[in-house]
Amino acid sequence: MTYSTSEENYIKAIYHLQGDEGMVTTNELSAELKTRPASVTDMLKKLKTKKLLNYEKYQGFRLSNDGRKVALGIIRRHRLWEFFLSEKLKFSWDEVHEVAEQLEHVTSKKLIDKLDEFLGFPRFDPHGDPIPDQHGKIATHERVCITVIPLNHVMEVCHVGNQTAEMLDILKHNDISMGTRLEVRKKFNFDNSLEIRIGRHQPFILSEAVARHVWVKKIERS
Amino acid sequence: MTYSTSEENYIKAIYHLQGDEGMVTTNELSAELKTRPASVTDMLKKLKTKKLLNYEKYQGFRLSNDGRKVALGIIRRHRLWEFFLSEKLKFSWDEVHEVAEQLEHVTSKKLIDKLDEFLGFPRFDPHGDPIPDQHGKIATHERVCITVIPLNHVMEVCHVGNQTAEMLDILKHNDISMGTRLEVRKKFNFDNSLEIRIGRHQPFILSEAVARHVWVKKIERS
DNA sequence: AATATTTTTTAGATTTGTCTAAATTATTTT
DNA sequence: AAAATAATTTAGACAAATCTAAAAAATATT
Repeated sequence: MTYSTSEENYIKAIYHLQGDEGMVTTNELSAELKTRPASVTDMLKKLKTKKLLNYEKYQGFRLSNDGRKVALGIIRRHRLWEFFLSEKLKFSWDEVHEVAEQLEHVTSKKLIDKLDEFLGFPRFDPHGDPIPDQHGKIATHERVCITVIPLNHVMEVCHVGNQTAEMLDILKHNDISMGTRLEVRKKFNFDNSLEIRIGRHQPFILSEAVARHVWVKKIERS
Repeated sequence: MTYSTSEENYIKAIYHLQGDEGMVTTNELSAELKTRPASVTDMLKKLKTKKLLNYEKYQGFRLSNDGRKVALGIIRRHRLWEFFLSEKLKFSWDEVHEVAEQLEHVTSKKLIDKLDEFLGFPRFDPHGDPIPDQHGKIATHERVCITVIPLNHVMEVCHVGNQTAEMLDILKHNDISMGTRLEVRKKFNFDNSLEIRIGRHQPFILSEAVARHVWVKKIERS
């Protein structure tokens, strides 16, 4: 099965709008996609005949199991490209989305799986959102260790995995505490140490032994 | 100016069919694109109104100056992606074309220029075809030094830049002569030496000092 | 509960890129 | 040079994805 760019955009938008439960409405979707409600209705019929959607006239809709699988595939492509653009091509955080919107529609399973491998199987994109794996599984915990996050993306400290006095001493010395917003500026492969920056302050180095215990999460959009 | 995927495919096909001079015919193009001649005529009219084409009914056609510029942009994208797929994602030589056909239609100048930089401004794609630069300039000589060709692509020796007895001795010892088909299997960054293979023979090492003088060209499609 | 408002759907039109079948122009053969 | 053949174009149709305007259903208001 392969879907048109339009179909994919609808599927993805529905996935994002529907939470864990509850229905999506025609108007919501038309606002999200910047099309007219009538166009949405047309596409809903089409996606329903393809069994990607549970939909009854006037009653709202949600993706079916199959639809959700398709959505996760699209999201996987999108977020892997975002990671690539950010990490390899040095795009800034806010530039990646637009280009990834186009790249995500290139459908070659082999391309995506090889890209995944090339990138080192990242589990989170530059926005901190999880990247589904080949089977559509997504990391459930939002928490990530700072040793694996992409460079130059500010994230928020939410967990410290070692609460000894020695550890807290180092963290205090570097002004790191719960809720601190920091970014990794560089990774030194030699000893796996990291250069960290907090706000506009002077960057400093954290050894791997310390870094392993510092976990962050993405900053919620306000 | 931005063009649809269809328009781009027509422009690219016309570029490839038209040589240095002479006209392209409707049937040729319809065969190339696997569409019906009537569809070609429709598109020719459209491209003519966009001034990308010099075209008179029943008389054949060629790209205009503007059309040629557009074509070079598309070819630049295609060949850079081919290089990326081959060199970074380790696609085999014959797999790259199909995927690049899709990727080439992603239109973001910034993406392509950053990709170019990431790849180290390569001047030839894995098939030995030249990659146009940002300004549409293409390397005119088909000859490339084996120090810069992509890995694992068989090419044909067409020039040796040092004809001293010492040089010829080494080449003879390794069975390299004009017309030999060889591939670079690995590049050692430490001393820039290359591992070379000829046919199914045992691979061997060539120092940079020697490799610098060995030039190859792509193998003409028969 | 009846009316007004909002949401959603239907009906019909439009654009892009394709097609088939028929008409036209060019080329080749006798 | 006329007839036959081949190439090209025109005319009209179709599918996908969108739109506007009007109708139908659901929801909110009095």
